[in-house]
Amino acid sequence: MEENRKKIEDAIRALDFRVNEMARGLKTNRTMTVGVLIPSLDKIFFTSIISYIENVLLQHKYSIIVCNYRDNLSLEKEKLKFLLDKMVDGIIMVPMGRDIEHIKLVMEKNVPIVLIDRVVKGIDCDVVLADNLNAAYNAVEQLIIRGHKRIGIICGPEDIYTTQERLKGYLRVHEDYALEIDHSLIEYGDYEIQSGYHLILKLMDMSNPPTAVFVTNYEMTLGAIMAINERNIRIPDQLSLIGFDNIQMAKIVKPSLSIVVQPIKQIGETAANILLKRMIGDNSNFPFIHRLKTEFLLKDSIKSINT
Amino acid sequence: MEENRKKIEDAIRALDFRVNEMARGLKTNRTMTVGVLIPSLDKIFFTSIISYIENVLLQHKYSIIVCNYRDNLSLEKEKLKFLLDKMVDGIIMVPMGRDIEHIKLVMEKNVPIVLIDRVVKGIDCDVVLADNLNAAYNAVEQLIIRGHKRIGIICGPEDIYTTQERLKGYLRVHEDYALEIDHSLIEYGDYEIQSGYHLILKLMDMSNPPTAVFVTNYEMTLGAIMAINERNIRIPDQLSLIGFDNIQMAKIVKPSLSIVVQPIKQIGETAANILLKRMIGDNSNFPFIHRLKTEFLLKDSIKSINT
DNA sequence: TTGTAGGCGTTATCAA
DNA sequence: TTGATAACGCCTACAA
Repeated sequence: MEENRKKIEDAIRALDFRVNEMARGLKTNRTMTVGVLIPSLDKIFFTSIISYIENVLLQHKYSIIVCNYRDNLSLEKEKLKFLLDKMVDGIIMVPMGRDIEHIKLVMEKNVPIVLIDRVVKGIDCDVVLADNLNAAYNAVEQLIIRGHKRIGIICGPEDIYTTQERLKGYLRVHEDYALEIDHSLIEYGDYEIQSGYHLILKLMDMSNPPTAVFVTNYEMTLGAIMAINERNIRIPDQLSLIGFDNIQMAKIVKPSLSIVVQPIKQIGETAANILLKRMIGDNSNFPFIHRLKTEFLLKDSIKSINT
Repeated sequence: MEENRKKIEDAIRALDFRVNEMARGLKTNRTMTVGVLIPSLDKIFFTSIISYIENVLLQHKYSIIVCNYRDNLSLEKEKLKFLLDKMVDGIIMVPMGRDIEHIKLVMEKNVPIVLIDRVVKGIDCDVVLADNLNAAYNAVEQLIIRGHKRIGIICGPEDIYTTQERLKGYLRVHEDYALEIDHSLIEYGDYEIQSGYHLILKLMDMSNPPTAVFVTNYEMTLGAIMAINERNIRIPDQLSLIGFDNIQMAKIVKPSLSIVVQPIKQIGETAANILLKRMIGDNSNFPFIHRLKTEFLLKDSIKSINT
């Protein structure tokens, strides 16, 4: 008996037999495929998340179809439709946030979907993101505690959820400490290197420049550091700086950079696990917003001001 | 007649009818899916290429399954096998290069495969890559022409194809100009930020440091610049520098950085187009190595030395 | 030209 | 428990 089973298994291996996923799918209506849709394939924050998603889903025999929409709303719609055409069993996406009809369509078709990084109003849907508001709150609070009163912030695009949340944190902590807000210290960029470069200089060129600046994503932090080095702006004597997202970079820069670290691994894995759960029909706690805690790394780029 | 046709088409649209890819695939033995396998999802060079691959293939109704192997040989094999299990119609991959058995297996199964960025010995296979050798040759030549004699190079890992090619270019141009090679000027890193940071400092800390350094990928260039800025090494007075790959960065840095630019868009699109060709059974010119020309951007980071 | 039946490889159902 | 059979949706070949 046992011997036979072994023989059969050997034969299966020898013949390199494997199930035909398509025939199976035709019968079961499952493709064992998950669509992943992100704004851009050259933002390391998104692609890193994908690597963790891939890691989890692969273990469950799911493959991921990756699409990006180049920060373009109509492309976002198009690619989402493409994924539906491909009959993916589920979708993980970072929505642009401007429109929701295409996302609603997915939900109407009962294709499980998990949103990442951004909450979208008007949709009841699982979401996984970092607690951007408190991340910003805590970061800026560290500056306030050390006596800073004129704190600049370099935000992302005004209509993106993460921008709004991070700015809210900035505003709220000012309110809680009864600090007046100078709106000329609030700059909106586009989450690209250039923005960080130009906006930090714009802030420093003010007649009354900030004593500290909080930069709210990785690419802009990179740009800001480049500008700071070129101008020989001394960190932290002349300017205290808080960056975002990349631990490696924070370690390399001197003085070491204080940064907000998003739980990238956890975001990816959580999103994948929720989706797996939904795909097997477990709809407990739906919809659930996983607001994951960020970490703040306090390093040498912040100076205490004597008041 | 015409009216009927229109009515039918309207009905199709209204009912939101679409072909079942799985049923079709079961019959045609095609999944309309392409596997893309890269070393790492957090190297922007690879992910950018993917975005162009995606762009081309999507237009032909192909979706891409993205996998990464985290610079790990056994993971590379595992994921390649996974893609075969998924019955992808074709594969585009950046091979590690240490082993070829798994790639041979793909070819034996007659699944079209296109390699990117790295040539692998012992395999007859379409390859798309940048002309790394001449890229390095031309870059270093610009330094030599301007009187530099002690030129450092920061390479990638010793066993990676691109490392070897770029180093060959460095060595060959030295030979052609009858310049002696000081092997202490040749450093091997790992294509990560830290390498660039540490190795540029190691070079500059030599008793007889180079007057120019060529850094051979984006991440290491980033690290090198950070180190240079921290140390206040003056570019180009104290050191001439040539970086790699990222035009944005080159523009932002002051003085503007001379760089080697790989034709990322072309690499991705070419690979996708060759694969499309192979997948429809067109095996003309097989195997073909597309060695695409790089561009050299001459900027302010290079100084002429009077001799 | 138009229409219809059979089969792709799997799973699910039902009968033995 | 086991084994035969229909059905999934599309494509293709062949018949009308």
